[in-house]
Amino acid sequence: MESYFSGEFAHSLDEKGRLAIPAKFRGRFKEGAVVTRWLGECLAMWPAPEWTSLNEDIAKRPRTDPAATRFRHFLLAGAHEADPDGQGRLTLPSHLREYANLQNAAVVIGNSDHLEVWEPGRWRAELAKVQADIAGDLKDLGI
Amino acid sequence: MESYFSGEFAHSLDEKGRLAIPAKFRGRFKEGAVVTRWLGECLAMWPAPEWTSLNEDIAKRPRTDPAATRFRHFLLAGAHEADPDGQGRLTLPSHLREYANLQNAAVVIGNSDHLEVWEPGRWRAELAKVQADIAGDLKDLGI
DNA sequence: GTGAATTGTGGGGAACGGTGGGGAACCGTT
DNA sequence: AACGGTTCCCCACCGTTCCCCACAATTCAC
Repeated sequence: MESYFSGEFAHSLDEKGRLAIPAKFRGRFKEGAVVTRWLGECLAMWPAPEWTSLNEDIAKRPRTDPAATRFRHFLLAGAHEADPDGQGRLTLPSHLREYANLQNAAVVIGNSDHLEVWEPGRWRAELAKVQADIAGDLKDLGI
Repeated sequence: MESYFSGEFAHSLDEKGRLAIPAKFRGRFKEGAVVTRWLGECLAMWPAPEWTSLNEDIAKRPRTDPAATRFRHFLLAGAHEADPDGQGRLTLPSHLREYANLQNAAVVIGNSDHLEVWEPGRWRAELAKVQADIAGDLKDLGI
């Protein structure tokens, strides 16, 4: 099994709001999946254990720390925890579908430790933006 | 059972002022729930035991400590303790409904150790504000 | 090239959760 | 003591969600 996520997968959202996890990654979501809002108006999806460790740092912060509050309102309040069904699908709640502007189709991409779910149009726009900057970025990254 | 609260739930307030606790969290309010004012003109809700421990810290402060006095006036004076009914609902007193501007609908969100209750319009506004700052926050938090 | 297994998609039925409402009990007032 | 109002508790309905089964298309193996 792979230790990181990569690749791009075009999936449909059926009328019940269900999204299929790419088959090659299903084994890593056996213990549950957590979907939430993410930067760029897309959704991010972690295997449950990794989501938990991501949260431990935040839970230690004071209740009223403004930055931690924003984090909790954006990520924690958006978080939806679910076990995939027998077909490796999970239902996206309506507030997340609205945030990411998802209708009937979605693009699932692998991004190191998590998957991202994009509305196809936004994904194309993101790719175009990235393409414009990539040459300079790679240089900065030393690649 | 989960050890922290997360997620977003759209619920209605009926004409009797009753609010349903999300089903997956009801087990944690068996011993009672405490609702009170909270930052951002929303309401916060703790399981009774955790509310008690929260108060013990404050009780240690000098009676005349100005910050502690403000805390007591804001949180303690607003606090309403109640047991959920058989359907997992509790009645919000009118002074809290007015503070949070709640009419017929509410958004309940999980925020680590407590739930928050928002008027839907205010919640959307809060989310929009948060979204503007979240990229910088995540960078600062090292995520 | 052919067959078998896997993957993506759709749909049906049952269980659960959210909501509304009715009735009994409790309170204060008359 | 009787009355009115409020609160609390329980029952019932309905919509949604979850879970399972089935089909179709693609991929993989032989």
